[in-house]
Amino acid sequence: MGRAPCCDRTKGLKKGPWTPEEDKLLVDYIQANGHGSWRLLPKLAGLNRCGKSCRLRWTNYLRPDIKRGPFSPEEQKSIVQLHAIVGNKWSMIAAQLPGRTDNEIKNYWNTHLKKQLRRMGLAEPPPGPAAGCPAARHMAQWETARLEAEARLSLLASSSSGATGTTAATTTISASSSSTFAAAGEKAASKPADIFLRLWSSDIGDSFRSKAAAPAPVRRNDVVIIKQEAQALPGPGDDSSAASNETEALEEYQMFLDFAGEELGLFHGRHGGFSLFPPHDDVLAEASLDTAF
DNA sequence: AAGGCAGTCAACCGCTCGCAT
DNA sequence: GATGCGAGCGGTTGACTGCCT
Repeated sequence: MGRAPCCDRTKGLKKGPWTPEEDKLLVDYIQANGHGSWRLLPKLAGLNRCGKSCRLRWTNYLRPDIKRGPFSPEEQKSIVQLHAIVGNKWSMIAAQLPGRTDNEIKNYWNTHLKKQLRRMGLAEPPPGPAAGCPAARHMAQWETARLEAEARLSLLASSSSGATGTTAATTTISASSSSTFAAAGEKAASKPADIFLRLWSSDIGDSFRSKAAAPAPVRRNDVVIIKQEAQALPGPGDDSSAASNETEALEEYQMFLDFAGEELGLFHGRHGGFSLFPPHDDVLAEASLDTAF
């Protein structure tokens, strides 16, 4: 569908950094009248900016409830966990972190957390030789590693709620010990509040793990597009069995996502409004991110 | 002191979604 | 169903800053 640009560039609207005077105009207007229509706001507030720019400035910087300063270990952990579940849905993640904006979280992820995960060996591996469908396979491995890491963090939190010594718990879990981990998951699954362990220890999670070696889809917003794109990916020799495996993996992956959405109550509404964390969230906070990183 | 470089983050751009007509 | 519009989202850019040589 065709769409006119939101800002009429012929009017010479100002771009670039905001001045304190502009900030004041915007804050004063919104505090007095609310933002109403962002398109009309600049004119009403006496600003030579486009509405989009005003909205961004307000939501990312001027809003009174914005929390400034460095991310706490709890916030870092929440971001990592949420990202493992929803991917680059920054607004969804931001909704779970009061006072933080999607832009801030996105920047923080790209500049800090990505590096930390890379150091942990959980970053997306570099593109390998063109054997099979490397992109999809790497993504599958990456997803598996991520899910395991997230579930491990949850296990850590669970064990810390029953006993102290969280760092010891971390070090006793082998990074590659899926069976040990699965067993621990089963045990912890009796605590329905732990979403990651429930996911991991479910039939769907088990099935997903078993498919990890097979190609998996690239995570995107639209499932239909995922399937179409992945099926169009050239496999090794592009034979029909490879295509069949891909389709199967796609369906498996979709089941996993559906399970998260339907059975565990995630992804409600357009951008969430879900809560990943149980009431004993303070327990999670005790498990410093440093123990995992 | 000055230039190069990398890291950080505010802001912009282009796209999609949801709703109204 | 097609179209238009406003709002919001995620990716990217570019200015700024600090460190290093």
